[in-house]
Amino acid sequence: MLSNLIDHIKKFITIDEADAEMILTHFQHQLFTKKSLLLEEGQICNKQYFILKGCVRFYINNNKGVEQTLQFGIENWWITDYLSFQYQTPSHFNIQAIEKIEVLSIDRKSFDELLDRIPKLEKYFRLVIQKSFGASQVRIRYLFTMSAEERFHHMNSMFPEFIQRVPQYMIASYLDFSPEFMSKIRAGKV
Amino acid sequence: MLSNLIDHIKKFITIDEADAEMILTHFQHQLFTKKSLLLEEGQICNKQYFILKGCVRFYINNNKGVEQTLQFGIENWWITDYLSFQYQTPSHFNIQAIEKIEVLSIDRKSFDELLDRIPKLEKYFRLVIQKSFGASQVRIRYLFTMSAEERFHHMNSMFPEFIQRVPQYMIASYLDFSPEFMSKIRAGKV
DNA sequence: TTCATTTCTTGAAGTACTTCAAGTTTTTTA
DNA sequence: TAAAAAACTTGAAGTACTTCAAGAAATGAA
Repeated sequence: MLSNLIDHIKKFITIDEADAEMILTHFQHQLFTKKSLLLEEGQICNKQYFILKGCVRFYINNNKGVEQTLQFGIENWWITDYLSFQYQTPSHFNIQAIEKIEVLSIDRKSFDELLDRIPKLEKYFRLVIQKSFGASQVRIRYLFTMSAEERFHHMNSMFPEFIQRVPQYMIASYLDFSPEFMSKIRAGKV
Repeated sequence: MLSNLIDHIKKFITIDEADAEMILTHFQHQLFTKKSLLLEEGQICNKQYFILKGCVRFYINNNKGVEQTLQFGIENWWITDYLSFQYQTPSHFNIQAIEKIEVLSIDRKSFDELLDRIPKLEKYFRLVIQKSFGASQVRIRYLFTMSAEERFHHMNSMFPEFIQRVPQYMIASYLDFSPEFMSKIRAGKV
C-alpha cells in the first residue's frame, strides 16, 4: 500500500530504488477514523497528505453555519492547504475524513529536507499541483457555465460510483446548491 | 523591464548572473495591442506568459454567448492554461489583452529545455503555481461564502485601483453576477 | 435487535438575483 | 473634433434557486 505513492511518483518522473526508500523515510503512515479532522480552520496546515485509502473532503464553514465542500480527495490524491503549508499562516479551511482513511503525511520540515535530498521531486510536485490547479479551473468553468441541474447530471455521468460513496448533501454543497434542491433534481421534480 | 522576470525569480530562489542570462535566452519578448487574443478556445495553449506590463483576462464563453472572466493577470503574474500547455490538449479558455501589453513568452519546447538546463527553476515554478492555486481556492471560498454585494465591496476595498483599471462588466463576470446588477450595487440601489 | 443519529424527501413561501429593453455616458477612432 | 463604438444605468418583469418545517428512510452504535 505504501508503494502507491512510489507508483504515483513514477507516473511523472523517473526514480530508482534508493530514491524510493529515501522518500518513504520522510513520510509518516497514519490512520484516521471517519469524521476525523486532518486540518481545522484557524490552525496552520503543517502537513501534506497523500491518500492511500479512503476519501476526504476539503471544506469551509460559510457564515450561515453551513459546511461547504470545495474539493474531494480520494486514493492517490494529494490534499493540503498549500498557502497555509507554504507560508505557515492560519488556514481558512477544514479537511475531514469522510470514510476511515489511510494516508501518508509529510510535515513542512521533512518536505523541505526531502526536496533538498532529491531535487528531482520538485518536478513531481510541480506537475501534481499543476493538475490540481487545472482541475480547479475546470471546476470553476462548470460552476459558471452550467445550471444546478446540469452540474448534477454532469457529475453523475462522470463519477457515478463516487456519488454513491459520499452523502448527497456534500455533493450538493460541492456543486453549489442546497441538499433539498438535489433531492428534487434526483426525483425529477424540477 | 526584461529583468522583472529575473527579479521575480529571485524572490523565490537563488540564481546567479549566468543563470539569469541563460533564462532570458529562452524567452521571447512580445507586444500585443489591446484586445489581442493570446489564447483562443479550441487551440492548444503552447505558451506560458509572464506579464511585464499591462493587464489580461482569462475567460470562457458560457453557453449563452456571454464572456465570463475566471482570472485576471497583471504585472509580474504568470498566465497560461496549465492543463492545455502540459498535455497539449485543446483549451477551453481564452486569454485576452485588456490593455496594450508587454510579455515574456516561452513555448513548451523551450520551457522543457530551460528546466533541463536549470533544474532549480522547478522549485520556482512549483512555488508560482502553488500561489496561483491558493489564490484560486480563496476565490472559490469568496464565491461560496459572500453575497454578490459583499463580493463587490470586498474586491473594491482590496483592489480599488484595479476596479478603475478594467471595464465594470468584466469585474461583474469575475464576481459572478450581471453587469446590470453591478451598476445597481454601485448606485446603492440594492 | 432496538434506539439514536444521520441523511434524504416533500411542498409552500420567499428572495437574490437575471433578463430585457431603452436611454445615457464615456472612450476610441479617423 | 466629430462620429462610431463601447460601456454604463435604470426600472419592470421574471426565475432558478433557497429557506423552512416536518416527516420518512437509512445507517450506525450498543
